[in-house]
Amino acid sequence: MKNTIKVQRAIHNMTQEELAKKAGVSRQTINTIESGKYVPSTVLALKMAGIFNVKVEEIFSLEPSDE
Amino acid sequence: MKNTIKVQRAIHNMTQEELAKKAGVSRQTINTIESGKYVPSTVLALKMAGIFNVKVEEIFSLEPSDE
DNA sequence: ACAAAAAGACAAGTTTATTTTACATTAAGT
DNA sequence: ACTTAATGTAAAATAAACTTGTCTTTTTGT
Repeated sequence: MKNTIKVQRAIHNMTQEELAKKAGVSRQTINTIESGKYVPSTVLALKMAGIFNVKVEEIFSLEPSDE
Repeated sequence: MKNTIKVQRAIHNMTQEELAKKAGVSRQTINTIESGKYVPSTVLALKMAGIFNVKVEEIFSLEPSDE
């Protein structure tokens, strides 16, 4: 899974910690998701999309290896 | 988390087993997600959205208890 | 260059998602 | 009423998400 969290954070001028607080998770969770180490739950994906005011698809997208 | 999987299946005239096969998971996984027992990963949510040709937000939505 | 803030990384532990197997219930067609 | 397909449910086992804590590295501002 690819993601555009870093870009979205830049657009909204937000640190990992700020995003983590808004999303209700730890900073490390944001960090590891952002670096592609694991895939978030749908709840967290929806929360992030809400925070950035975009659709989930604009943040997360499937890759060939996900199928 | 609420979901509209049952409705989407009805629209596309698809059984849980067919959806499961298309999404690459077990029927029970579809069943338990559909009945709200747990939340799928973002990969699975994106796959379902792709199968039904809608955005993730049209299938899954946050509830007060998710925040 | 220095200090502070932000980000990256890693390990151990807890919680939650997912699979498998198996059985019970419901719905639909004949 | 009978049969079959579809769905609901549940326990046990495994995999993956998430937390907490800590330490290192990079970035940014002065």
